[in-house]
Amino acid sequence: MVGQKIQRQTGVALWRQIADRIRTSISHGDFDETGMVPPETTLALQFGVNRHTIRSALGALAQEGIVRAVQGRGTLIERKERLSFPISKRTRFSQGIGDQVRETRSVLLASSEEPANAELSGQLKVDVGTKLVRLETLGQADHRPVSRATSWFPADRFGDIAEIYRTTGSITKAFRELGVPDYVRVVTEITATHADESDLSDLQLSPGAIVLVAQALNADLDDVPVQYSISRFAADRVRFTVEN
Amino acid sequence: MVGQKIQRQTGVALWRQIADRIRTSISHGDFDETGMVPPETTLALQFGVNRHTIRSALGALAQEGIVRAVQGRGTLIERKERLSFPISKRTRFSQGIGDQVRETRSVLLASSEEPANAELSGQLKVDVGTKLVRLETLGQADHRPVSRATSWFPADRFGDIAEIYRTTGSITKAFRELGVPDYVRVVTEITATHADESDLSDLQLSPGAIVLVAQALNADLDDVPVQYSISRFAADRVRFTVEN
DNA sequence: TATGGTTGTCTATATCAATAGACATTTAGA
DNA sequence: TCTAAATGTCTATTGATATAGACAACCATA
Repeated sequence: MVGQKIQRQTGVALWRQIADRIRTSISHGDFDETGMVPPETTLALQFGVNRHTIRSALGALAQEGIVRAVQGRGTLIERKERLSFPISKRTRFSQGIGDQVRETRSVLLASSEEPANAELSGQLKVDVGTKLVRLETLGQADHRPVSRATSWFPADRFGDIAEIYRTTGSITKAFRELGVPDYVRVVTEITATHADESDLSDLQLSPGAIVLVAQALNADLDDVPVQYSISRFAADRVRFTVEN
Repeated sequence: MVGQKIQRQTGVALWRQIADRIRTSISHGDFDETGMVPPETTLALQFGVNRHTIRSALGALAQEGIVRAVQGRGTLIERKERLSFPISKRTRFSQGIGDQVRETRSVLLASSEEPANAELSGQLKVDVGTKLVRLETLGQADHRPVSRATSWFPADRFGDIAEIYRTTGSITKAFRELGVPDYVRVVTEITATHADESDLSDLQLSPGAIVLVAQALNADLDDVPVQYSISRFAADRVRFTVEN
């Protein structure tokens, strides 16, 4: 936490920069010994800002449920979480983080049919206009939203995937029922951007937050593409891990 | 670009959010037909803000050299770039993006010796206090900074790596001279955060920008760790690609 | 129970961010 | 050469951001 100064006149308010930094420190375990954030006056000195600015930052973190201020005692850390999300040939949502949380869940938000546009046809190796099934899903870990994904599947093979997914909550199981016993991750593209409006509501993020965006292509064991998906993760809740 | 609304009272100024969005649209090729950004009045209408706010956003992008406003004509797009950065067993800076740009270069910013702390000793599998060489490097593509990395190497094997790297500009060549003919990427951890002060200067970023952070461990062919590094990439200039 | 350390609240002031409107300047094209 | 469309510049006003200082309320503990 020490060493990095904060930026003024950047379009990003000081209290937000400081809130982000403290959140990172918490998830990094910097305050584990005491279980609480340093006093406001100390933080104000460290960051070189007024105590009121620190209070704005801590207020935002309290709003997120990460800290809780107790008058006379200090500001207690309520929650610190950053899930490690492995990316490999066998990347699946639940398996990867299963040992890090008590319960993982996947929820179907919406589904529809639509024709493949240029990008989707290129990814899934189908003709432009081919019917695709689109699923909007939400990944949860211990009842907290972690990822929000849009997936496309060729409709000829997976026309019923929405219904099966709705009942099982698992892409893997849905694939199995539809004649795909196993599948592998072909490629994952990772970028980062600021959270948009739907990120804020779906992932319960605070405005200005960062999302990691993963575009992934899955194929069956014959190397035929079966799923193309764009997933958005709360950057302060997950880290991607690539093992070779 | 359509559809996503911007957020008010978030600690992130509207002009900055809009600048980020326009930058993304540009790198996505949304305005390739005209080669210029839509008129300020149009953008103001689309984003639902005052024209002056749009001007602040475009001013920031002009400062970055991404657009150039010409009175009477419009705002021209000067530059759009987003490199694809593959992550695999054989991840190297220059090879991966070599076919996307004319010239890649790696520059040594600083080097020092320091003892291993708890984290470094765990990663490199050496005792706490073991002497390490630390390199601060800057990766460039076509003379534009792309990544900024801090790397640690065990000093007993790689005590002279700074000098060799300074002359060759290549970690791979430095390893080879020091008796490591080949090395592989063991694991990469990817997170995202806001740019800090040194990111701004080293990567020539505008304040509030997002950086992708990759923590990587390389090992020699005997699986002995040889390099641990933390690299920071301008999120709007690169995307990571994981191929399985 | 007295004290030091902590969070909570209040007032005041200066600067940044955003809106609103008007008008000048430049360019391209009819 | 006139006109429409675009950027450039200016003034004025409002709300958010940040600083400064003072004091109240609360907690743990000596």
